Amino acid sequence: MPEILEVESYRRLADRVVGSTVVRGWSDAYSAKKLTSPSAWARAVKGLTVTGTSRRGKLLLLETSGVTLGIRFGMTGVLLIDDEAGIDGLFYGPHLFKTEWVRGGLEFDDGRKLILHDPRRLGRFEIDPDLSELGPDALSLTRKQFDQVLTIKRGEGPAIKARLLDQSVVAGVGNLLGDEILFRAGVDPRTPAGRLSSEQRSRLYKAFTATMRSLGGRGGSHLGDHMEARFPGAFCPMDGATMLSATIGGRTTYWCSKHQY
DNA sequence: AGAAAGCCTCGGCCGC
DNA sequence: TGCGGCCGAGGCTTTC
Repeated sequence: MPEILEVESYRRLADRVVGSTVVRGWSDAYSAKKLTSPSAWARAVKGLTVTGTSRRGKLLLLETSGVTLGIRFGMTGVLLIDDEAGIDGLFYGPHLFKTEWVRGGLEFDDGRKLILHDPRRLGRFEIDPDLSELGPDALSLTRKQFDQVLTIKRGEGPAIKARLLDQSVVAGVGNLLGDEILFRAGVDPRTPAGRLSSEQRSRLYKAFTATMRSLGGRGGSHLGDHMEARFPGAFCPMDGATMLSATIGGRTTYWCSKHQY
């Protein structure tokens, strides 16, 4: 579920533990997969005081008196603090909380608890995550940075949808946001990134920033204009034309046969 | 039964 | 022909 907008809401929630000191941290083997062991997480976090929060794309960062802590949410991860969710409802997977889906967390000296709730186990804890592998953050992407996203070194480049999903090029766009941006821009997701006309590039950048703003305001990546048409045989909510679908960039993609070209 | 909103690895292909 | 980088496919994991 979490794309950049959801992780940003988790970050704001995590602001509540700024100033608190970790008395205990724990993690199961899956959530600690990027570390040497679950106990490495417990050892690393003990005694750290949280000094601030930040985020790069879908990666949440807790700045501390020592190492930087990173949390990834996979597809079904949710951040909870004292049992309060960062965003209302769990829209993908089970819409409920189960104790056995709590994969790890931090307990603080003031009694607060920060928890990773993740049914599908694709979320991860990290220590001093490597930010050099992530592109610029999608929420604050400038036009100049966006033009870099579309710059292809060789050949005509991958499909624009695949390019938008490439976290090393721009960090934060997930499958739903990618489809929404292309839907609003009226661009066929299969178009090679290097083939876009300058007019298409402008439309894409406008749609990119507008999508971030409006879906952020609505409350999540799953509230896009095209969402109601994300199923086989659907019709475009804008013009009534047939929606098409295919796997692009490894993800199921839906687009309008008429206004996206 | 199959697909799912993320990420990682592997192998093939392309261009130099 | 050889090499490295790029890109797509598939796996992970569990759930509905």
